[in-house]
Amino acid sequence: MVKKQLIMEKSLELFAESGFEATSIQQITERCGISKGAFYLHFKSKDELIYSLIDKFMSEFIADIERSVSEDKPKEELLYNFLYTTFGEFQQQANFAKVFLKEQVLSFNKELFERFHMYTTIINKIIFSVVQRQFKDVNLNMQLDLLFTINGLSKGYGELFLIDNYNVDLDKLCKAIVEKVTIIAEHATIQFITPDYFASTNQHMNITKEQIVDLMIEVMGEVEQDSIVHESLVLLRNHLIEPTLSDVLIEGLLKNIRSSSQCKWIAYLYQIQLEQKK
Amino acid sequence: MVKKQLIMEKSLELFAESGFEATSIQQITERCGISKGAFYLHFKSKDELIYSLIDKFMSEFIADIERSVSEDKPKEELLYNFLYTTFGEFQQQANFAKVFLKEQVLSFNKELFERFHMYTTIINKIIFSVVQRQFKDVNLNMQLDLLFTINGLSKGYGELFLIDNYNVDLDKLCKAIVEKVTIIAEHATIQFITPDYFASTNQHMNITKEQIVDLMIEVMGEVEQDSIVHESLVLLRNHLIEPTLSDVLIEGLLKNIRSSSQCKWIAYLYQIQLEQKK
DNA sequence: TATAATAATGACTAATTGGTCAGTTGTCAA
DNA sequence: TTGACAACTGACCAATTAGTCATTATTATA
Repeated sequence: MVKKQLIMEKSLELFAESGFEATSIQQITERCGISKGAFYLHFKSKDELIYSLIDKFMSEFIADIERSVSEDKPKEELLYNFLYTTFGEFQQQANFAKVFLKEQVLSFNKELFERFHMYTTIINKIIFSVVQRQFKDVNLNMQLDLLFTINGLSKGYGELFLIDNYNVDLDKLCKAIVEKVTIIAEHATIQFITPDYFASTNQHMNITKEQIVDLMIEVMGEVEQDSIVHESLVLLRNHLIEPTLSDVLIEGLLKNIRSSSQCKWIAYLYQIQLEQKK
Repeated sequence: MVKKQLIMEKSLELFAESGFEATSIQQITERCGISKGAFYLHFKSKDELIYSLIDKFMSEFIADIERSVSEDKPKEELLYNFLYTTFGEFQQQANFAKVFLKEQVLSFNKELFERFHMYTTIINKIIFSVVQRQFKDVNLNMQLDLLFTINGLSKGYGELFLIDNYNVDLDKLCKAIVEKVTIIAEHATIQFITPDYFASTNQHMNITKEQIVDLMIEVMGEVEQDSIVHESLVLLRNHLIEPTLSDVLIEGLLKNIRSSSQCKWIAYLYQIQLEQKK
């Protein structure tokens, strides 16, 4: 399994240097010092490699920021914590950050696009929960504007990290952004974003039950037999084909599989599917 | 010449759909209903096509925003004008905007990257001149932070334009951003950006005199003989090989060639070259 | 040491790429 | 009608791509 790690590391380097599409499997195997065949022992395709990379890094990243803004943290430090963790990760995983930034803006591969969409949706939800707690006196629509403001400022200042060797004082950067957001929360009056925006972002997911079942069967082959994750997948699959279980049971099963990074994606699609059914 | 137009339009469509690298010349010629050979009558290579597209759209775009924030405009409307023109163009040239956003973030092709770098530098200079005029009481370092704030908010809210069919009230959007920037200009105290950042952004240009001369000779072949642009190019080229003219004369000649969209890029490189010499 | 199982190889395929160029077509003026 | 010139064509080329698979090397077990 150590070779799989090697492939992921080296390919990430190459993707950061020249982009995903422009990097060939030849190049990856050469840099790893392995043969082409060995690559396909670990990944079914080039696409699967990038999905693995994204899932691995993003689920770690999300776990980190979730921890940094958890319920027990002081309310007035939430935004600072979020930013500090985000930029810290950004700095540490510079290669992944580059790939993410590049491919995320507009990913033309549909599956890739939807994966990115999921992760940004999750992150947006986290930011919004931060806003709701730290700026709870602000009204809903302005909270949505704060979400956009935070996203925007992060992107604007985030560019500094793309300059090699430019040393950023993380603490000061985060304080500068927190100050700006706080000032806007206190003084701004024009609310631009309305909740229907969020309704519109989730609509362009059009995935069939069959596609999800296929995905589940695929992952079931990779997951340890008789584990909680595996059994949960079986039950969820059966429920999708022939609904038998109550909402609360499904909720628990989804929590079960979300503990595996390979399944986060499935859990997300599954939930959307259920919501559409209603 | 009408066929060249056709190629540029259709290829832009395709680039917006699938990205520059993923679009083949086959696809372009098919959509245009022309042969492969015909393509190469108008463009020396695939790269030259994208350079043309970028130069065409960006020089028009920059001319537009320069007009919208010119000296004669009321100081308190400058930022609004800039945003309104920017987003308006964004909406109108949705295809180009998509390509620009996608390729701009991190362009792995060196020449492409430097071209984008030039245009974003020019735009940053325009934004900064807006800030200096509209927020002239703010101190220099905070003005730099305002530049980052404007860029960030534009990026954050700009995402709304990437959702198809999402109708944006341009006027309200611009007012919402102007209000936020104004509030920050009045209340913010933490200054993060320092002028040395801008010094560092211009350093990673490493272009030789010979490369610039080659570029100039190339463009001289495409430009009308005996025109002001052509003669200016000749004089500038001679000066680069064997300096004879005074700074002020060079300044004027550069202004001459900047009137041609094909030469903006050359003028930019030329100026950097001269600055490095000193 | 012999056997079975697993890991790894790299020549191979079929498809696609950007780019070329000998040849065809269309359009003028003479 | 002729001939000159430009516009245009598409078969062709060498290089590269993702992915396959018969073969070989390595390791573990008996």
